[in-house]
Amino acid sequence: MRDVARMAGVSIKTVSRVVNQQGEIAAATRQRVIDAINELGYRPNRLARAMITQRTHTVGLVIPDITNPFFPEVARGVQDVAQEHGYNVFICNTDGGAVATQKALYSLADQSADGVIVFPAALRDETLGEFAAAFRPVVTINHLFEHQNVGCIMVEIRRGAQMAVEYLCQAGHVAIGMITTEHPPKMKTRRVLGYTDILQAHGLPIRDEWIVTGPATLDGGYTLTHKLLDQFPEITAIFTYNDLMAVGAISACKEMARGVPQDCAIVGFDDIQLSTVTTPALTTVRVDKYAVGQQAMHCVLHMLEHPDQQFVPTSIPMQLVVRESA
Amino acid sequence: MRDVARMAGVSIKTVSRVVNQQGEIAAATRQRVIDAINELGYRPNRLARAMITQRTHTVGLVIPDITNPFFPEVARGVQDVAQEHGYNVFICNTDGGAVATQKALYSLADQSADGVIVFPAALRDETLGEFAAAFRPVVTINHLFEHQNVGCIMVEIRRGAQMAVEYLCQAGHVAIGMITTEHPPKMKTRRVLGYTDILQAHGLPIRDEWIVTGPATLDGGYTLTHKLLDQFPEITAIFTYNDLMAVGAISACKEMARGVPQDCAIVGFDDIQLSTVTTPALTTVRVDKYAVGQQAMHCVLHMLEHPDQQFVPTSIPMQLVVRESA
DNA sequence: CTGAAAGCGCTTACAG
DNA sequence: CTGAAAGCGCTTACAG
Repeated sequence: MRDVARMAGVSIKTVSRVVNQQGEIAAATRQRVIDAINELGYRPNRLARAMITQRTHTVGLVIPDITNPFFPEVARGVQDVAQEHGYNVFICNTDGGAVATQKALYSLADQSADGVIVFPAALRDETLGEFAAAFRPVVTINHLFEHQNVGCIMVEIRRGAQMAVEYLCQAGHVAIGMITTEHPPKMKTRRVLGYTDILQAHGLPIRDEWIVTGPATLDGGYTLTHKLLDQFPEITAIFTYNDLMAVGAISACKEMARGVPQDCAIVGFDDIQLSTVTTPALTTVRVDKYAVGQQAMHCVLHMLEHPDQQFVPTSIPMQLVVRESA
Repeated sequence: MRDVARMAGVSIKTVSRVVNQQGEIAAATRQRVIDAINELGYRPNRLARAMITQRTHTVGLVIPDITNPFFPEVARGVQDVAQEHGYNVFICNTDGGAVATQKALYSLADQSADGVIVFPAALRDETLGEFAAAFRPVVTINHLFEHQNVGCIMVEIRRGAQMAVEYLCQAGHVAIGMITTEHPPKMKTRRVLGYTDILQAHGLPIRDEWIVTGPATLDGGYTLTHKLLDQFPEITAIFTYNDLMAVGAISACKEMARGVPQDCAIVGFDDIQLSTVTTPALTTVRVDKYAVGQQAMHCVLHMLEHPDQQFVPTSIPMQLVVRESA
């Protein structure tokens, strides 16, 4: 910058002014500066600028695992709107661990990220609150958290689960099992809530033994389906936590010579690409993952512009996608 | 930091020394400083530090599309080793465009990233060279580029293609088609080279009409397979550019009532998760994507530590995974 | 329309 | 073992 100023025969301040396009500048002066900039290949140092403006044009995205097909799409959503606004985005994987999440959050704050988007997963509310007290904005996805410094993007999970199970009921199923992830004892997740909502609405009994839990993976779905159907062969339909588990369930059914959907209907959750290529193709509840990412980034931007304003939680609607497995 | 110094009754310099664990410090003094740090919740500002040390502990990863199942795994590879070494990583999507790639590169340099990992895709060598002249280190994946400032991680694509086609030949196929992406006329990609290598080795004719090109997607594979088999029904095996295309090819064959693998064998490339859940499951060439990412990040780290050293290209070996489609 | 000075929050020689 | 000064590359009031 000094070199540019010298070459153009002006002060550093003037260079700064043309770079930032602020204030009035004599056309001739500006041209001289621009020429010097081009000749020297000068590019402003964003770090130095950031130190003054307190804006790094950087946001962090904290997710369990980019390798899980759910997350790349939301990542793309945030990246696309970030890029539109001149932001770069850090991505951190936590594998769902509470301490890894916490570390990632503070590491992002140390890097002076302007904002942070996080799937809080196992993170305790207390920890999240501590962080939010020192950092703003943070936006959580799928986790309601009331705080001046946090915005929330909510996927209507309970509604989605209701749609899935309702569809199964409409098709005449009365013995519907559920395969889901482990969760704290006694706590019902939104998916389980949606499931019981509908059973109740139809006057169907809720049998806790029909709800089995394990890792939300292909293998998890496979193993749990075996377990569930071995024990309760009367079950004719299964609603799963996500598509990965649903695809595992399809494999298990094939192996057990249970036709899908005739002998056992299966409905997944998320609508990832995988679900279109299985045989039968998966009936599932679509989450607009890309929109989730976009909204989250918009939320960050909004909170950055309005430091004093409370952000009202945004809801992302769900949609049932009927294919072949149910 | 000033507050910490004041509270501990020492100079700023002393605080800096305990934070960076450098130099000898009286135990009592150190303790006082540490207490002050904890009490105040002081965290060093990495930006300010970066401005001096010229190290942001930040790297950029420039890929076509995080939504393509190939890339999350390599991203995870670089992120994991990055994190181990205290680095955060920016991810930029380019959709394979040359100008988007160039923009991403310079944006990363503007952010003062310490290094950059890039799939150069459509980027012209000249552009890459210009960038590398002003920035170091850059490491390219799958693109050999001789330059003091660039390291290369090479996947043995030609070798992988040879393995795939050799397997098909061994199985007795003599009419083997190929579905691949568009590429500059007259230029043979490494996959096509591997394909022709083996045909030649077996004394089989090379028929350019049997090599069809289009987008490397599910749909692309589907459409091209229709086209290829409609025109040349004598073809009994197809080697595809990637697994996405291979899965599309399977769909097309099903629709055309061609049994896979009996009537038409199919071999893919990459070994993404998708390929395990199709019916039939895909035979493919495995690329260790995670290792690619790890190596790339190691390369960055190495080049950062040895500014004067030329990095020798690293090769990632391939492996044929035989499942059901061939 | 343009310039000189102070300062963002640190680290790096250099003294003592 | 510890301190005072300069400076990383910019921007922000404040003058003129």
